[in-house]
Amino acid sequence: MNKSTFEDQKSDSLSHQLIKVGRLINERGLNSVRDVFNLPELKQSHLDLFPYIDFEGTSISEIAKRKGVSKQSVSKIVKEMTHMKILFLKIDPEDSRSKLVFFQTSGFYSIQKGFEKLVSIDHLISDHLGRKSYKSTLENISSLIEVFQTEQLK
Amino acid sequence: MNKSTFEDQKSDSLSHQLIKVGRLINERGLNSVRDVFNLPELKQSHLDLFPYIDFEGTSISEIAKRKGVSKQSVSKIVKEMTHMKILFLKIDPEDSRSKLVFFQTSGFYSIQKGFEKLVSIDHLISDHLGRKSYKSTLENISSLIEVFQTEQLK
DNA sequence: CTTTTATAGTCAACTGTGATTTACTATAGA
DNA sequence: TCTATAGTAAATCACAGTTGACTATAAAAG
Repeated sequence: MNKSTFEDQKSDSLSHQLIKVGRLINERGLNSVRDVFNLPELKQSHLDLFPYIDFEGTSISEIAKRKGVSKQSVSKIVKEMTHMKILFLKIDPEDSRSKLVFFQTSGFYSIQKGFEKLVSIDHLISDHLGRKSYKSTLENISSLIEVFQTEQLK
Repeated sequence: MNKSTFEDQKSDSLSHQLIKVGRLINERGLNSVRDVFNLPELKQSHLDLFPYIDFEGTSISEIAKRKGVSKQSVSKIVKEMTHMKILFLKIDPEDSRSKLVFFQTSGFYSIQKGFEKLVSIDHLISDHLGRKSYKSTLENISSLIEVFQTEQLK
């Protein structure tokens, strides 16, 4: 197998290209947020927590359970993020053992501003592909996510 | 902002969905290769080296330069991969200081067999989306990769 | 009620790992 | 010969994770 065959095979593979584009977007997003908010300490591990935190507040144990790691590990990262003013904590009024984790929804570091940045990557994509292709690609990718999350065995 | 708005915003974001699908496919691919080749020691760091190794052979220094890490770090991971029979080394006939890294292109652990596995994920995707959507999505994603790799600033 | 058991969170010690830095050998090339 | 480069080895670092020990509160059992 020569080089061009190898390269052809790679760029013909949608799975390969999806892994690649996902990483590129992730990298861009991380750099963009670090840049805009002037938070050079922001790490991947911080961003990785986002999907597990609800807007109505989520306890540390619940985040740990969802993410599949120990609560000690989550506790540490949440602490760092509160210092960065990305999150804040509030004792659960229904259970004083539990601390609810919230996004900082106002102020300079607000998640809303983060969203505006993420949305700007979407704008870039939309400008490049056109509105119609953006929509159809989004539909296709979303249905793939469902497949991969549902299917258990190869 | 309530939960449903937040969730809507996330699944409307193609960038977000692309990050997600990329990770799911990557995870599936890693598990699949570990499983098929009976290589439970295979780590992400091993797979991460693949894109930097040419079929004509690539020196350790060159891999390090391409990946943006030290040659010591690459040296260690390459060593592990030669023990797993995924790669093999050969002194560069044109420079006896340099060792060229090659994929093991024959035998049980050959890269070709790995490709067959990756291709099977593509088949799954293609079966799900249909041939036409597969092709248009591949084109869109490939053009996005070009944009992200070309553009320097946000 | 009071005791027992379970759960939420934190702290500290440790682990695995991908990386760096420093130091070294060996070969290439000016 | 002098300098640059390829590779390796060992020490160390950063960091995300674990386990174990602890406090505090909740909730169930008696």
